[in-house]
Amino acid sequence: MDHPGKRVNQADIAKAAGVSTATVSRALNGTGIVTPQARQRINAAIAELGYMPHGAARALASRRSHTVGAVIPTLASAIFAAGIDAFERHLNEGGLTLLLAVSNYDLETEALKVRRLLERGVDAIALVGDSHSPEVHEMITRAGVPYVHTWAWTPQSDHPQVGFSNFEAARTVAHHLADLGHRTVAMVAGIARDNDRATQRIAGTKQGLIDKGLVLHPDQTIEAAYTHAAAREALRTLINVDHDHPTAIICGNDVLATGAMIEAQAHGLSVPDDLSITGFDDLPLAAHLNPPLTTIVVPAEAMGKGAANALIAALEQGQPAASQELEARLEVRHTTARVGSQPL
Amino acid sequence: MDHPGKRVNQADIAKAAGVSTATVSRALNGTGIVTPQARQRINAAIAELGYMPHGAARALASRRSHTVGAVIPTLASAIFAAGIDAFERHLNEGGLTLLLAVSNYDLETEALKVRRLLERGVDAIALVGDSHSPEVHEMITRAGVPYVHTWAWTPQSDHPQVGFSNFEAARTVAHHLADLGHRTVAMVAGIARDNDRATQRIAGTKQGLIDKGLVLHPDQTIEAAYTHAAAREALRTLINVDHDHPTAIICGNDVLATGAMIEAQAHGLSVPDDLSITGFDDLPLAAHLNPPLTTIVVPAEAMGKGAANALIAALEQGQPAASQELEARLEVRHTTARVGSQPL
DNA sequence: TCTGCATATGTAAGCGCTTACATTGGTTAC
DNA sequence: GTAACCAATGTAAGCGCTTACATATGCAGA
Repeated sequence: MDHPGKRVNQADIAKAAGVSTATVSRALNGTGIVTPQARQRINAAIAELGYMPHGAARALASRRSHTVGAVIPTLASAIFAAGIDAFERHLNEGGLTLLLAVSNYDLETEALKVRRLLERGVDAIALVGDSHSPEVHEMITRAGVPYVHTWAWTPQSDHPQVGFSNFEAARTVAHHLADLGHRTVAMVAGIARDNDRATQRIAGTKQGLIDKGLVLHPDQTIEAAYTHAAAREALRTLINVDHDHPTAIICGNDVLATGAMIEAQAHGLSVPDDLSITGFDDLPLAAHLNPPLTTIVVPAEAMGKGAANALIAALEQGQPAASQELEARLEVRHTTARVGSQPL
Repeated sequence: MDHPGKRVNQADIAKAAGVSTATVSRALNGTGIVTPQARQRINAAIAELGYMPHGAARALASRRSHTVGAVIPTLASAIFAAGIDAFERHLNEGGLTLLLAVSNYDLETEALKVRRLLERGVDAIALVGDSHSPEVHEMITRAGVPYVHTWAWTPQSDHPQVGFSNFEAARTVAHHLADLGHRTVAMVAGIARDNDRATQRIAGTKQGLIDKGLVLHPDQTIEAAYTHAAAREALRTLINVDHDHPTAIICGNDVLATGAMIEAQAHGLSVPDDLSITGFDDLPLAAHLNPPLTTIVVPAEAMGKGAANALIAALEQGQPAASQELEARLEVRHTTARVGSQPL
């Protein structure tokens, strides 16, 4: 069992079990028929010798690596992490292993990562968002692997997608605030550059306000990095202007909303009496903030699961992945209220 | 460029460039000498035909997959995510791709994931913590790949490790509280089963109190799942007892500490005047809580980087990974104070 | 008894690379 | 002019599997 030299391979098992490698392969893969006796001797040999199939050889011979790649902007976001967590779990159920790459919100890096994943031989690929370097789809197409976009739903997109409409969700938030009587609404958005989700959330907010006869002023729209500190600074900027104070702040995500709340409270502003604040994502903490945060509940789990299943099905049927639209819904908690009597 | 049939391979490039596949291989890998002219024709052919090396074939022939596996308990923890993020980044600098697997804090699942990673042919493996199924090291040893333990530092361990001592860090916290005059200290710990980090944090807390002539009562030690809700419930239990109220709560991580703070404040308890609370991890939010959380700053980034570099070096030198002890330090902020006059 | 077919297994040709070894041609040293 | 050598490249043998195809065996039907 501990013969130093070379690793044990299928041929060793075949010899030990008194069969050919073809039979071992068939027993291992459940392809073709193998008698119980042979199967049993093979399993015994495997256990005895501690055999472990060689994935690369298997991939080379079968043109299937049983590996799926995903490129996400960052792992530092709990919400992407949750989606990937679910994705990995469901991939596993289909016997697939996750190859993970991070793009840092950079499209060129993303393209590079996609290339690497493809070179590693992934059978399928999941991407975040709808906008990518043209090179990306070129490579994916050439490799002929199924893929899917997640975290976005673009009606006119001609790519397979499993996600929700950031635009519509943001629009819902704007409607909610307008319906509460807010007339001056500001936004602390995520960085929009190279990020269609952030972009869509801004666009949706704008449209939602327009729907109600309101407008999002450019100088009341601040893009902030994904940190509490950046959000706090943004809020400071917003309330330090000495005219036309917003009575509500729409934040591009929950981290920004949390930062905004902290800063507001540090300024003695009461949320929601003096200022309504909304988030986007529904992080675990959101419901526990004081007061609990009104936010968009994003189907991270469902997206991970949906993307995994779409890819698995695509692989089995040899077709492109099927699209699936998921719902993001507004969860009204207590950081939003009817516009108060006392202005800022 | 778009001939439908088969994918383009090295032979196609060789033919197009008028050289042999050996030369193409050498040009691609920088092994052996190739004239600039040949190299140039090869690159042209690659661009022209859109050639992409076949990772599995490369791995099979060279016995190197340029892939590294990591098994972590969960992705739902921002702190693991941060560590993995850094790990992936540094792996990339060494030309390696991350294969990620999640164990859900279950040692059997972990062993299964390790097996899969090994079958996929990873060149090295990173594990979280010091306690694993015996099968794990057996498989890793048989496969002959370097590995490293992270997130822990066990002096007597005979495994390569890149991490910090959870025991000592927790002990520091206990000392801090004892030095502030606290005499009854409770703990809201993480689930200790199959989790040596949580276990060590409990043990370290106990020892730290003993050092100061104090004791952590079993019925004042509650293990809670990694959620705000569980922490809140634990705190409720702790303060609903009607004798011997703790004046300080040591939490096993920042999520638990955040939950405890929220619950304490919901009960009208002032932190830190009525109750001191400490965390562990230093999540991004910790410094922004109100009041800012006293916690242990964990070297997540450094661990990711250290583990990646240890593995890369091990691979280059054909030796086991080198161990590296990192520092976790106590960051005293404002949730801890000298024990107040007014008891609970 | 012989044919035909289903079942179980073996044979061997790749899959697309890397790399030890062989080969070629051009220098350099004598 | 020839030997010795170095640089650049080619040849071909695998790497450990999968799988099309060939083969062998057993049994039902004629």
